[in-house]
Amino acid sequence: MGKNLTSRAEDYSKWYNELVVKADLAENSAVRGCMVIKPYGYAIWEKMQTELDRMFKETGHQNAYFPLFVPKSLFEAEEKNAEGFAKECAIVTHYRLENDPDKEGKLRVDPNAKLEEELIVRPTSEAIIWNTYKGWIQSYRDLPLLINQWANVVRWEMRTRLFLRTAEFLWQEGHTAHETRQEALDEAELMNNVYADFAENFMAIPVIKGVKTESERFAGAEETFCIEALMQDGKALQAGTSHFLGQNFAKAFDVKFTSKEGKQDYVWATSWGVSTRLMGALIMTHSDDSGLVLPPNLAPFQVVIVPIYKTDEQLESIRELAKGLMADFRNKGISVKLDDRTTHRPGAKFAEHELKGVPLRIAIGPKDMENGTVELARRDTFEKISVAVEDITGTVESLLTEMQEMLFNKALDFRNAHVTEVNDFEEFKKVLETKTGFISAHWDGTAETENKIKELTKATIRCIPMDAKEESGKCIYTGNPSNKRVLFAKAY
RNA sequence: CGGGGUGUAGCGUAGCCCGGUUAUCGCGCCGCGUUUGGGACGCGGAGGUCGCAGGUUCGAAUCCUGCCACCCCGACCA
Repeated sequence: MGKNLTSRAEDYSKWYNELVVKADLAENSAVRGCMVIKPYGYAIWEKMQTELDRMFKETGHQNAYFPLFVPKSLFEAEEKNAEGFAKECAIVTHYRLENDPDKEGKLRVDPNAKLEEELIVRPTSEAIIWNTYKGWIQSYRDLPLLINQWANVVRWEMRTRLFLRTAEFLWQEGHTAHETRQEALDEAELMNNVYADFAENFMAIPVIKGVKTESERFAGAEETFCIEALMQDGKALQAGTSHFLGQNFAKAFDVKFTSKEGKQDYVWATSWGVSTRLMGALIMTHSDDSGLVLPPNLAPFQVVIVPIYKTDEQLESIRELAKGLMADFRNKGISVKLDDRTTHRPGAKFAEHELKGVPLRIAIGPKDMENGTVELARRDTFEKISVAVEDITGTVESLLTEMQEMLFNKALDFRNAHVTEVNDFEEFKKVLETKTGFISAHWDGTAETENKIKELTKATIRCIPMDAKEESGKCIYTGNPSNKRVLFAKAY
């Protein structure tokens, strides 16, 4: 295990890849830019899915599923969206292989099996979904239509990064249709708030809610809401987006409804998504030199029990005690695992569970059996305490709650300490290089200035915060007037 | 796709410049024994198309050519 993970946090390859592989979360697959999510990593994703799904349903959404393939003619219907994704599409052109007459035992694409129309492997599903919605919506009585899909999508990026930008990734994408502009706008903002709530309260990742500038906006959207998080190396990560699509897709796919007044109008749309990238955010927000640190809400198991013993009899009696404790934990809704492998020594188990980020470890040895205690160790602070057996369930229950909060507060303190207000460009560059993090600065509102700053510093406008206060100032670069600060950062 | 780098056992590596026994070491793996309150130790053992294909040579992990894969930087992006 490599030492000083966080001190090398600026080095993505050595820190992130190593940690992920050793903690058994994921690995690169044989397919270029794709990722194999291993069981322990997938268990974390399942936790996230379960909670998000609950939140979506609480806000009135239903799940559905749409095809992986998008016929090219549908894909190109909404021009801006198509243009935005055109450069990163995987395309199906044939449907059959045949034996290669020139190479024994090899196959080749059957040239006679060319598709009439190419199929795009969805990079996002607006096109195929809106083409379907056309048949579902006739009247205002059919609205709003609030649907979410759990799916994989493919984006053939030139450069990939495990978790953060894989060629194929898992996500959810919500696609909704509404009667009015305002209702759709409200929906887009609502779902961005749901994401922020999820990130902060479930994943313990503090985020800044905002809207994207025009040049950072989703292709085909009129407004993009987003949540932006700050990683330990001082780089920003877009953790989720929610788009107000106006009537662009309704017009492109001719989705009209008859209003109460009997008038025909195009519906108003939103789409919103978060992906397995959130697992990257999780890792890079909380991990330390010993490996992952999982907020209790996300841990596949929150408590691991490690017996320490010399004889088989000792092991057996510890197992008996552990079984009782486990039943108590489960009654309280605490997930627990007994690591009674006889093939590994306790120290090795301690290290392994720290690497995997298990929030709490209970060690039970002969001394404990004598004294009626157990040793309780927490992953975030490494603090160890001796707890009486009869108190352990209550102690664990309150510690899990406390750790969830502490992890969030620690990340929040770090984030807040890395938001810097800057008023001149020299200082802007200096803060970017030395202190890193978000920079709150005035901007004249033009794409030209935004691009120029990006060219000069590699920093982009991450968002215009929702809570940005009115304040007259001068653009950091041009000196032109500005009425609010925006957030700049170098980003993943 | 441009620039740079790396490919040797499951993982990490030495050897390559300067060609020459049976390809080095550590971790991991298997067996036996002793161990077990922070990553155990001893002894024994298994595991290799040296990325792939050509070439030079008596002889290639090592030299040459081509290709492939991966990593980093850039453009692109959730």
